[in-house]
This record gives sequence, C-alpha cells and structure tokens, in this order.
Amino acid sequence: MTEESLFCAEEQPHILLVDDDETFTRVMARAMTRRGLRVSVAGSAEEGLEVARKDVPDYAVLDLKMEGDSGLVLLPKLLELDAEMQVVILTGYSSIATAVEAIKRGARNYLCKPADADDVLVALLSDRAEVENLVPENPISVDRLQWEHIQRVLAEHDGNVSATARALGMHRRTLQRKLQKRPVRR
Amino acid sequence: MTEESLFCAEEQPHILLVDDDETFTRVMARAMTRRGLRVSVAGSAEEGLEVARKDVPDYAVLDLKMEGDSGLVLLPKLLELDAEMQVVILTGYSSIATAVEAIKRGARNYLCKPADADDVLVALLSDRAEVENLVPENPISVDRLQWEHIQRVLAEHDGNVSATARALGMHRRTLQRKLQKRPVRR
DNA sequence: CTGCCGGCGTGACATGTTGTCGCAGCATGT
DNA sequence: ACATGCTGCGACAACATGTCACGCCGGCAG
Repeated sequence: MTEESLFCAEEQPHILLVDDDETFTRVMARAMTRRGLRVSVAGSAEEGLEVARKDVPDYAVLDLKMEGDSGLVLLPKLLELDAEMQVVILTGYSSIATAVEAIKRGARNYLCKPADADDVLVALLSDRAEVENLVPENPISVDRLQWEHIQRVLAEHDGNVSATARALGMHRRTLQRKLQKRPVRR
Repeated sequence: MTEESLFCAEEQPHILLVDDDETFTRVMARAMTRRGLRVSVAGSAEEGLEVARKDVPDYAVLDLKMEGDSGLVLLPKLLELDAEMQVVILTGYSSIATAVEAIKRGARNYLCKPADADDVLVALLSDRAEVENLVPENPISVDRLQWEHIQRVLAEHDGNVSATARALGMHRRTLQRKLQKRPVRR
C-alpha cells in the first residue's frame, strides 16, 4: 500500500484514534491524514466517547491499557452509536484473553503494537481474513504461555491484581512486575 | 470443581473432541465422562465432521494443528449443523491471529494447551447457568502450567532436550535445570 | 466523621533463577 | 578418523523473585 490518498476528497472517511500515548496518536494521525482520512484523536476512553458522540466516525482504533476505562469498555459504546462502525483494538499489551473479548464485543480486528498505519488500514478494510497459513510452526513459548495464562486469570478476576496473585499462588509484587512488562511475542 | 457429575443422566450433553493427539483425547474423554457428559472422539477434522453429522453434539473441542484440515475449517461446518453448538478451540499452537479468526468464525472461546477438563468446561459454559455450580475453581499455578507445557513439547520432540529448548525459545541449560526439578503440584 | 480493611503502587535488599560460555563424553553417519 | 549433534555439568554475571515496608485511596461500619 502506498501513502497516496486512498479516498476521494468528497467522501473523506472519518477515523477516531483513542490512545493515551500522545506520540503514538500524533504519528498515526499524521499517517492517516496523508492517506486521505479525516482524523479525530482522544487521549482516553471517556474523551473518545465524547468526541464520537459529536461527530460519529466511520472507523476507530482503540488502545487497551489507558488511564480510566479500557478500550474494551469503549468499544460497545461506539457500536451503539453506529453498529456499522469498523473498530480495531491496537495495543502493546496484547493477550489472547483480551483478543477474544474484543472480537466478541464486535471489534473488526485486534493488532499488537508496533503496527503502522498500513497494518491498521488492512485490518479495518480487508474483507475476509485470508485462510489459515497463520497456524504457527512452533508451539507457544513458555514465557508467552505464562503471559496468556496470567491474562486469562486476571480477566476472570475482573482485573483484581491481589486476587489474581492469590489465585495463582504468586506474590502480588511479582505479578505486578510481570504485568508492567510487555508481553513477549510468539 | 469436583469430579462429580454436573448434569443429570436424563439429559446427558453430548461433547465432541477433535484432536490428533490420542493421549490428549483419551485423557480428556475420560475426564468429561466422569463429569457426566457423553463423549465422541475424532482424530481429524474430516472424521470429526462425519461423526458430528451422524450424531450432532451440543459441545465441541477442536485442535488447530492436525493432519488435514485445521479446526478453523471444521468450526463453521459444525455450526452449519447446529448454530447453537458451543465450540472452543484448544491448541498448543496458539496465536492471537488464530484466536481472532476462531472467534470471528463463531467459536465460543479459545484456550492454550495445556488446559484441563475444568478449563474447557468453564470456557464452554461461562455466562450460562451451569457455571454457577462449579465456580469454586482454582486456577493452575504458573509453575505447574509451565511444567506441563514443557512436558508436552518434550514429548512432541521425542524427548530431545535441545530441540525442545529451541522450539520453546528457551536456553538449553535452563531447560535442563527445569527438568531436573520435580513437577510442582497445584 | 473516623477508624478499619483491602486494593494498588512503589522502594529496597537478600536470595534464587536464568543466560551465557566453555568443556568433555557419546552416539551417528560419511 | 572426522564432523556433527545431543547431553551433562561447572562457573559467573545479569536478571527475576520473595519478602518486608510504607503511603495513598475508596468503601463501609460504627
């Protein structure tokens, strides 16, 4: 995909970016503008909802871990405004548990940072995910497995860190440190 | 959860297990039977579809990586037989991409091996009435999960420590040390 | 209002675990 | 005989964890 405008000016699509990482939204907004979209930006889920209410977007890109509500909370609220809205979740703290939840709540796709504007557009626009050349060659790594398990148990405990640590028989301090780190890929 | 039957005999639910790992299906089938389900087993996606056509199950557990078609191919075909069927994907080769695809194709949930019968039941039944009865569930500890995963991959590589370490992206020395320790309980 | 409790975030430090390198012994195939 | 690959193990620095401790916040009973 090129950086040329993909859309004609008359029907410029409107995309909403919601992320508390300002560097990310600035770069992504610029890239999206260059590709011919009209961009709105919000730094939190609450702000994102406000913006979307005033000017309903066609597309949205949401982060998961933000101050206040997570993108998973915002997602169904956006779809209430417009059930046809195409929403992707884009986060550095990706896990299978949150991916499953995001798709169940109506997300179009789920991406891991780092991802560029083209990745996002493909995720938003591609009609059907290609067939499954996507089954990995190797089994999941132990670190990744641990991350996925922690995320799952954490979700089961509604995000309660202390309860999760108790359930896993692990020290709360240790769990906190693991959660602060980014997930390992593969 | 106990190993007591969760269901009354008159309305014994029917569950289909599809996995080419015979050890897995044997153990899982036994655990499911003990919990009061009627179990069918298939060793491939094609065989699973055949079995399901003759006797449509209420639940299904599908592996991803199998000889022939993947569980992702079987999934929509099963839902054609009965749109109400509750299906989970359970695999050692898990990834966010396949998780997203599985949910889009109508899976109820997506789990990483190793997972036990209780994990599967929770994934199948969560948000339903039955889950209330089996809530006092204790998640497996991270250490135990890691041990079981290592054993699984080790078996897949015929006990080759070096190959296993490579597949898991972990240092051979570290794997050796982990293997010398005894399995953690709980 | 106030004290108590539980959850959350953080610092500090001793101890345990891992990554990394190296070496030697054993099989296997050329 | 040689190359290759797997295994076991010692050593040590880098990193992760368990543990204790403190302060902050929000809910709730007294």
